[in-house]
Amino acid sequence: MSEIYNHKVVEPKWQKVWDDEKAFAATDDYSKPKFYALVEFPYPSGQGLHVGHPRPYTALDIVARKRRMQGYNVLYPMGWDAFGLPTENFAIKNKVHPKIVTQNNVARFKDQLHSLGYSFDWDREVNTTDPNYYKWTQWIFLKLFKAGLAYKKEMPINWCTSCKVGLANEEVVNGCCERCGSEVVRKVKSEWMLKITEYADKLIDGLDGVDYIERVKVSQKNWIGRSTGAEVDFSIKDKEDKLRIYTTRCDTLFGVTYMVVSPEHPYLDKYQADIKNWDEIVAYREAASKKSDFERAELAKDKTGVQIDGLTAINPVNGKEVPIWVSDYVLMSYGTGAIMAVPAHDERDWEFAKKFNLPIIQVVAKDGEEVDVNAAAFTDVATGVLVNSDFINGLEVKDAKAKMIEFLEEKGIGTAKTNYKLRDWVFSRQRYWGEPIPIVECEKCGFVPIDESELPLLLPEVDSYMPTDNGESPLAAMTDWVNTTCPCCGGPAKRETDTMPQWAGSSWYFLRYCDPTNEDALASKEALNYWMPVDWYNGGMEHTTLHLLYSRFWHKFLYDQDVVTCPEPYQKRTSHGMILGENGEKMSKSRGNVVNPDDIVREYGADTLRTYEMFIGAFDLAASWSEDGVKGCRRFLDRVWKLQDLMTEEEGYSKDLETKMHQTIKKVTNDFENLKYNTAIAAMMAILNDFYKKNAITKGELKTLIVLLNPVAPHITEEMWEAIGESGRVYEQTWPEYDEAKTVESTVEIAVQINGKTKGTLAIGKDDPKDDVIAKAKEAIADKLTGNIVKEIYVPGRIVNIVMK
RNA sequence: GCCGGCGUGGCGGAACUGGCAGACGCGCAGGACUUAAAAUCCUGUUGUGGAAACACAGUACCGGUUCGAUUCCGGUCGCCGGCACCA
Repeated sequence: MSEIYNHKVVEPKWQKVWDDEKAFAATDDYSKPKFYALVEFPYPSGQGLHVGHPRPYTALDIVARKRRMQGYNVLYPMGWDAFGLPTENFAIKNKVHPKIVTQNNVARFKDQLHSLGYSFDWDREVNTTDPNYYKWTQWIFLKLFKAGLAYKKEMPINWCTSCKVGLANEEVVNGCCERCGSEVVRKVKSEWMLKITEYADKLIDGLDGVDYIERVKVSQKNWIGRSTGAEVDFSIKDKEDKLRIYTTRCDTLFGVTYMVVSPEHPYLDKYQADIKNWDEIVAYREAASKKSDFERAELAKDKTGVQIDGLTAINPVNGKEVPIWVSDYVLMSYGTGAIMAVPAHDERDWEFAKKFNLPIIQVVAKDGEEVDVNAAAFTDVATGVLVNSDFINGLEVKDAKAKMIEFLEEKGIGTAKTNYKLRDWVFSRQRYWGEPIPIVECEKCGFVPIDESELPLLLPEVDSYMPTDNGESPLAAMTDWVNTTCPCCGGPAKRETDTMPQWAGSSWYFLRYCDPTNEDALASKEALNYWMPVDWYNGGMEHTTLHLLYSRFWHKFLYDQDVVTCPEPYQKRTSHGMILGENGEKMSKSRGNVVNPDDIVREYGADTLRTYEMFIGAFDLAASWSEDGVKGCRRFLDRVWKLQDLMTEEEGYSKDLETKMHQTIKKVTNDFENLKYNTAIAAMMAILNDFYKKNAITKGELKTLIVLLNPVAPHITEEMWEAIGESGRVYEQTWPEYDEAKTVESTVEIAVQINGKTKGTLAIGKDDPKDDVIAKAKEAIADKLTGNIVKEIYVPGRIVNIVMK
């Protein structure tokens, strides 16, 4: 009899063996087929690992381990995304340097990950706060700067009142700071910006060539928000200037009944003298400026606005005079900050027109028949046909747009134009714990990049890294560091004191793993050429519009700079669901439903935790934790362990289970590649039950089962391999092959139905001819064949259906 | 409002390309072992009726296509996630 399985001894034993044998190191043998599996590297927070972390890590660990056994040179690395606010805040509160806090947190995370038996190649560990790493983050920034993609701009930013830091639009959620939940206000500051908008088209079009789950592609496209339309110039009565607007519906130009400009539109100030109700305009503008973007959106239902008394626009297609209004439903930050309003065919314009009693003119009819545009705006493009529109009458919307653009361009009053919702990336943070921006400002030369030879530009040691109330970075107080000389003219200059956002270091880390110690480049061309792109990248949905978009942008830029050799960084992207508490709610301290993975490892073992996290449910959906479920997985592993006692010395598969063995190998092999870990494990549980029913398992069967289960439960399977007297390690074995022909039973039991309802079953040979099968089927249910047979259907190996009247 | 995703036993969840709905696990019930409990093992477990064979109903709801629908189509309701005046 085998001993009871003791994970407390077995798991550390094998973890040490794997370390000593460098079992999972990727080799630099570039002749082998490669497989690069990547999980998002964690932010090493003070709380330590959460049970949510092991879900994606285990999933790709399974794939990585399996691919190694299939002969691939596998790169499965891990590192630390360690710059960031929580560490800095903790450091301030506890008066410890963030560097020390980071070291401690990383050590804890690493221990925890180690205890879970992941096959990470620890020789390639990276840390974004390591100067040898951020040297290259800074280097990429210099490249961006030199390419004109980094620029400084005075702009209203999202300012978190608690973190005292500027945030990118992507980091503001419902008007609050994504991280701390405090109120976000607008504040004008001079900030470094990255021109991600220049890559908007490439970022959309690149999605066609990669294998991302659909919802990721859709979110990225929505976030970039490409829309095609036209810019049209409206004359202003008695003025030289034209009022330029952006529209996606230039086909409706004949339906314009008024114009709207944003409260921030420059023409307001410019034509102050002509505006008779200036006081009213000023009052409206002030009220609008007090609203945050969030409030503007919240108040969307109730439109407000003021007509400009003194300025009138002229519709360029029919010469009609139309009034101009000011309203905050038009945003200065999109398009031209001015619109033409067609209330008959736009819901927002319609609401506004209703509120202020403005005329509504129908120019598009449903399939040519007029609809009541006084009751609701008609916006359906698919069925719309133009009316009341002169030379485009009778055309479908699509054709009318084309013809109108042609007309506008010919007359020089408008052009086709594409717009994006995507804004440039606010890259400055007024914080200490981030990469210094390697730029100096010289009074004579302006912004000057420091020389590459001076990288890394080290973060200076400071006594106080408290955020300042005036919005300046803590580095600004370090005059020794700030005052420097201009690399260009040698005159006095000041260093940039803002640091980079946390997204910087994570925008290229997958490149560094390819060649993590290279001192001359972020990674060698050969290494990048071999390993990139990442074959499979898994991460959270919450990173779809932030990290994923930013890193694709950097990668595309590096591709254009000839640093990397593939246009997209990730060939395949999948996403895991969240692990919820037992009560089905998100795990949080305040809800008291947090599960600590250390406790599970201690009580049930790492293999149990790994198995449970994979068995818990469909990988991409949220799942609730269940301690009983954990116990069930431990029970399964205990039963696997005790198979040793049923083992015979026979090397092959037993006759009666041969088909099932081949089916199981096939299912597990395919399911591991298709995110269906739960059903792969279920298949192994099922065949385990068969061995118990027989009370026997051949050595050949047990060896196959051990190898199949190894990626999920690596420790117990290594121990069993040794216990049954096999030499070598499981991780060195070849992945089992299945024979397709042997996955099919020679005899099958099929259902016999009458009118689609099952009345009985029938055992047949899989190749039996149709007539025989139907004859047998009729015999089997003879007593129920009481009507006239209309039709007889046989789907080979599946079903017989007798249709009766 | 718009865009995604989802709705199956007491629970987590299976079901290939339209072919025996409920695999696998949990829980529960009964039994074995035990002085007893835990652990372990065995049996049962969608509902209703029946001792059973079996019959009928059943995949959110209504309808359609089909010999046959959890799966495809149209509509309704509900839940989750994202975006939200982007002209």
